[in-house]
Amino acid sequence: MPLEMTPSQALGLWHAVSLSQVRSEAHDLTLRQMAILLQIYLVPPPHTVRGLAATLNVTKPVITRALDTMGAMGLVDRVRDDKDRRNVIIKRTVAGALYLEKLGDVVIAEARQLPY
Amino acid sequence: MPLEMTPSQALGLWHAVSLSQVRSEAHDLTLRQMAILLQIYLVPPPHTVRGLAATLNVTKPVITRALDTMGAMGLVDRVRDDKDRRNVIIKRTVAGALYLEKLGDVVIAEARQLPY
DNA sequence: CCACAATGATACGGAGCCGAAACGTTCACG
DNA sequence: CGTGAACGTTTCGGCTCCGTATCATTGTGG
Repeated sequence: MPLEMTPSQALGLWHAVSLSQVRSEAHDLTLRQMAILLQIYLVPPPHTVRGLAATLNVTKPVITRALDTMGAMGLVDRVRDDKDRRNVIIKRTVAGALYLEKLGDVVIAEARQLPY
Repeated sequence: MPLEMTPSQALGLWHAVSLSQVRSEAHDLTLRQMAILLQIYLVPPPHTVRGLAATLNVTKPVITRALDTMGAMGLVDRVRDDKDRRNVIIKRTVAGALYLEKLGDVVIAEARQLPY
């Protein structure tokens, strides 16, 4: 069965999680970076710069730069495609999976504490 | 009864909403700005710069600048407190309420479309 | 072969946000 | 009064991100 929420619950959840992120995180990701990261980890591979740019409706440099930043954080990895060496395949990392796992935990915890 | 979610649902929801925000919104708010806006609209007034800074665990200039930006968008308003003219009371606006109402709709819609 | 398309990365100027520090105004109180 | 504290704002230099345009590399088709 689908997940049903009231408007109060929806905004309350967004509020609680955003607040938690702002309070705790020193280096928080941009909304775009977060969307890219979630896309990489929740949608079946392969992921390419071009594909992500099309999916998110942004330009390619946005993806390249986001991958630079998140790559430096160890959240994602890049590998050249040997079948077509123009492509770059974006790979998941343990650190990235752990990062999103923690995010999921926060969402679940805040949802549970929501007033009815 | 509290809102119960699986890890897959939690991340899937965050993914869907983030994606929706990135795709649609030309001028998207920072995570901090979003947290401030939600705090203003979901927590009973009055709201002050100092109070918001303490709640979000950020410095005062962060709040001032966020209010500048969101004020220019019409999402919030500022009024001097006549009881203590050092204070600035942050006021809600119709545009701000509408903005968050739409956000809530997106969250609810995406939650309903989530795979089980 | 060779011109052309496709892919991702880079250069560049511009804009926004950041933290730390200093500032102007307003209040409290001796 | 007048000294100091409280509050919000502004200033400053620095960093990151942005969009456009351009680039190097690699594949494709005549």
